[in-house]
Amino acid sequence: MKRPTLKEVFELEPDGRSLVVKGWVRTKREAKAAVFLEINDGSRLANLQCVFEVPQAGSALAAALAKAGTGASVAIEGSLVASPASGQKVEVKAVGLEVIGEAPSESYPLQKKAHSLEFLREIAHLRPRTNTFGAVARVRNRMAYAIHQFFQERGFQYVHTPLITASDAEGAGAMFQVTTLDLERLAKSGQGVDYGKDFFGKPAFLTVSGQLNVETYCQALGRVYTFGPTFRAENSNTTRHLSEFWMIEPEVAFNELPDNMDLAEEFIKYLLKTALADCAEDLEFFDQRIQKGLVESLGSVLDKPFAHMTYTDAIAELAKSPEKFEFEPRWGSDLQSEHEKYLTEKVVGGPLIVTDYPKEFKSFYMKMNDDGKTVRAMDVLVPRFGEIIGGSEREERLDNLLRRIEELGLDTSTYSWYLDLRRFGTTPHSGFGLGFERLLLYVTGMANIRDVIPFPRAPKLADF
RNA sequence: UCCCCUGUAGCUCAGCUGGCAGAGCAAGUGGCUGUUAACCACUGGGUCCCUGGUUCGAACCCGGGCGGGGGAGCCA
Repeated sequence: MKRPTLKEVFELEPDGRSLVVKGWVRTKREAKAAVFLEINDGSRLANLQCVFEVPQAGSALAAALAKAGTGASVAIEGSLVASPASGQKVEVKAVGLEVIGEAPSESYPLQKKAHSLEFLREIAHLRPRTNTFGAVARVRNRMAYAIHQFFQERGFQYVHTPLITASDAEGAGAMFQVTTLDLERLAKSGQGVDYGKDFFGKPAFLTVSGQLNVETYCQALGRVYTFGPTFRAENSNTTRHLSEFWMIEPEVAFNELPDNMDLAEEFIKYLLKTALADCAEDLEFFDQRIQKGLVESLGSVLDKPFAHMTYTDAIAELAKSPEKFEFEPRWGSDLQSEHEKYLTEKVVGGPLIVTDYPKEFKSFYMKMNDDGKTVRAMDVLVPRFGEIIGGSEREERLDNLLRRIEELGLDTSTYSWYLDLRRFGTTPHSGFGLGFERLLLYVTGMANIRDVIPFPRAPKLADF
């Protein structure tokens, strides 16, 4: 493509070359000697300043400049020169302006001023035009790419697990049902539901995790990962939950829990390092406007190894702390958010991996320890945020897995194919899940998960 | 699902004990200036979320509803 993005323009020599740039007007300032138009095309955070000599009244240029208000899309013709004023290295000495699409100031919702994130959430179709959401989108893109890079560089195969599943017992949480049955007619008829007539011939749902499916490819390809959308119908209304979110789930054959912990640590560090190196401008913006100290906080994670602690030790650590917790830490109760934050922020002052939780509040597929009470689970906790990764070594012994399924009153027949993985050539194997949007919250310092996904879905929220 | 806070101009908010609807920013106009979160002056701009009630009188008090935010649980 001939026309450079603004990001590319900023890297050119200001040698007076002529060019055409296109983008959206962010701000216009009119002075006696010149009119300054700053445009942005989303390729990076910085705006490009285009300087027009004050045109003759009544000229075509004067008319175009009058229409080029905040939000208008424009094409600008001129030459790239070094800027005589401080604030930018280069600028466009503009001679031509075409207003492609106006954005009338009386009706265009975005103004030349700061807007609250709450307000911008209500105009999700326009918010990517702001500095904050542009930066979030660029970081999101870079992290998605980095995830593939990390795994591909290490010999992992990308596996596409299904979004629709006929098993309603994947372990975690409420599911969205998928049906082609006419619900209104069914309701009026007063009849029961005959799932034999439904599309799949039985109840079907949107997946809550690709893990069980990806384990099958793990037991063939060795190192695999998924990266796709996941759905949870939980009625949870917090800054950390979405009904539709993206999840990364690596799974590695022959890996035991310590290998899994190492992989998670290496993964997180790789992503943070990439963000700091390749999204420096955007992260600096977040540091200044969203979360003071962000860049330093992310950088500090790279320096030292993640701390490790068993659940039992974590409880002991909490019990001896002078901190007053709302929920008293007690062996047998799950760690609360306040506990997790205390451990990672106050006790270790950095990322912390807690392992070996009581089986009662972990999934059926996690490997039982010899004590018969705890399982080979791990949660990665980070400062400012809490749990960012949950994973485990899986139970690879058929007898143990069957026993757990029965203990929990689950239906063995539903898991026949999953159990086959233990019947034929079973291996120790481990994996974890990383919520992509949670990673983005951590990396950007944004506070609400609804602001790091383009179109958030949550209870009573499916606009746009 | 539970707890708390909140709904007033385009945006962010103030509005006392119930007594004529306010500010800053944005916008428009003029001025000034190689400006850059530009600056100065003036101007326009309101279903005080909806609904029912109390009252001579409600943005304000009470009931109901709807929306937004934060926290908890659940979890990634």
